[in-house]
Amino acid sequence: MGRSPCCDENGLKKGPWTQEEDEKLIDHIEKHGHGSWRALPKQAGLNRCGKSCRLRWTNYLRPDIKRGNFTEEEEQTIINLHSLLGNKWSSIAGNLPGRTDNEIKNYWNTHLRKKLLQMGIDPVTHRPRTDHLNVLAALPQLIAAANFNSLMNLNQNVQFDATTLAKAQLLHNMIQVLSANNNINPTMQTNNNLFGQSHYLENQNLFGQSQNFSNILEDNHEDLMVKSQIIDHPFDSFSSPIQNDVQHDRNSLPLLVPASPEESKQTQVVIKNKDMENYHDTSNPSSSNSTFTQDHHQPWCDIIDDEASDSYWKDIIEQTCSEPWPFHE
DNA sequence: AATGTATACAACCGCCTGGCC
DNA sequence: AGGCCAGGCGGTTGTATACAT
Repeated sequence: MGRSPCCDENGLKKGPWTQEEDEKLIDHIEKHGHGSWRALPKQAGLNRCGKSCRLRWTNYLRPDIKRGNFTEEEEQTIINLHSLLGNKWSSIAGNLPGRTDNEIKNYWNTHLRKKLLQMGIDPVTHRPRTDHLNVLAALPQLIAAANFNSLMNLNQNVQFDATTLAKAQLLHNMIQVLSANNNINPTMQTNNNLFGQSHYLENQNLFGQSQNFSNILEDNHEDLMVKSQIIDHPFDSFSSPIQNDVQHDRNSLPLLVPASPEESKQTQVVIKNKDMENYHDTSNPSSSNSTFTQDHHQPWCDIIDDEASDSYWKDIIEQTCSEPWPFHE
């Protein structure tokens, strides 16, 4: 169709808004509503295009906009939803009242993306980064980030040391990378599809908080239907959602969660989402509309101790395992 | 103190979609 | 059916500020 840009008229102001312009825009919208955005600038006495006015209003001036730093809970929500939806900023914003898609997008690009990279997690796939050097090099930053996070964390629900979590996450990542490289882990193959990312869906939390995102998604997305029976139990942070349809063979990655049966509550998630179709691994027919279950959790620290023959790895593992584990009582 | 560089985020650009005629 | 328009969306850019040298 070839429509022309709305802002190509000569003489219209661009760039940062002045306080006077803001006041004019707010005053006009409070009195008359925005009506037609194209007609608004003239009516409000603004030398701007309608689109610029709309963006200024929706991203900055709207009275219900929440200003200030993102909370850790908001961060976690963004990370979880991004793992499910990708760069669907408006959909993500729909789950964060008072936050705009633009703000979330900026925050992702400037903060969260780097945070994930530092932790050895690919911010696009939300899987561990696949080059070993990066994973190993991430250790100092990872621990530093975790310590920082510990300092910043005011959430009283956090029951254990964030450094321990960071170490556990790193080790988990490394093992996954090794397993993937050996190309003998069916779980990793499955992880290439949507559901490999949905470990966030089931309480995946980099910072040790728990959250049921299935409910959020179900409640807030018209195009997203997530039926979940997830029972909220904290610190399933490292569990993979795709474990139990696949026999737990010795090459699959054990779970970083408690082994006690009473804590291993069945999880069943059915996802049908047009946004998610992009994530489906077309080579996997089951991924287009899938049900997966989880009812088996196994602490992997013990198993690793038996299987790690290399002394270097054993040292790391032993050091990590000597720390209190993030297993709640 | 001056300059260079990195970071954060507001704002813009261009494309897409859906509604209306 | 096709053109036009308004609004939405995601990617990118521009600019102010912070920090390093």
